[in-house]
Amino acid sequence: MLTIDLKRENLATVIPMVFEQPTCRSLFDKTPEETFKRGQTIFWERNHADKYIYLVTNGMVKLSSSHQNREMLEDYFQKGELLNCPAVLGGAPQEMTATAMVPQTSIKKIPIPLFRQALRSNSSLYEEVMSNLSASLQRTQDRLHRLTLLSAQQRVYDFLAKHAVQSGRKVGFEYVIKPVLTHQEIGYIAGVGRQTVTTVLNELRREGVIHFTRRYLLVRNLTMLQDLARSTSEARQ
DNA sequence: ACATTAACACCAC
DNA sequence: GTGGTGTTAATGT
Repeated sequence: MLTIDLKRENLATVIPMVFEQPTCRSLFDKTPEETFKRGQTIFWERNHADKYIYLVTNGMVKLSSSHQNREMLEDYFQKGELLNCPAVLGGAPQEMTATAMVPQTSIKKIPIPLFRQALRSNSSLYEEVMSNLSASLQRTQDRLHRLTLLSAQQRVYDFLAKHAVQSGRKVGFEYVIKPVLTHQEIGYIAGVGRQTVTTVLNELRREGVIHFTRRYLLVRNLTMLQDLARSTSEARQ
């Protein structure tokens, strides 16, 4: 058993096992899991955003800010991702609300000081934080790219394509996206209206590029989706 | 032209 | 019944 592990793992991952260094998972293992319904508020900034770091253990969470009664989605997090990483590094907190985007969304939280302490003696945890921050930056850059260069329809195509590759389960040549977001949430992410998302999605379904129900979304033809996101509007009849 | 908002019917959980 | 979806008309840029 051990010999198999040694073959598969490189030295850097074996050594921490020997010294029983806590992984990110085990750090959260002892803390209770909290579950939320879609739309439920997980926290708002003035409460405990500056006190805890969160691990998304199921579903999806969005971070949003409010401006003149308008909601702006700042970022979103999926299962396995760390939320509130900037707070660990001492970044100035913003006025934001965390909300469950899909049913059965659950999180675990641990106090920031405790997390900082663990961070000091655990380099793999540090890498975990870095990769989460990097992923967050990538999502934001993708959104900026869409808003700057793409039409409303293309923004939906582009988000779907990137989301399928990033978060979908590949089955043959197709990608299963689960859990499924509401059209409203896709609209917030892609920067388009709710009705636009509905019509674009239905158009794609009619053309057989995707298929979806309220439970899952299937990308049947990723390359077509990527092409649509690139081509200037009229590549179809 | 293109896109969002409003309005309303319909459908699923 | 509520929240989400599908469709069309009005409105804005």
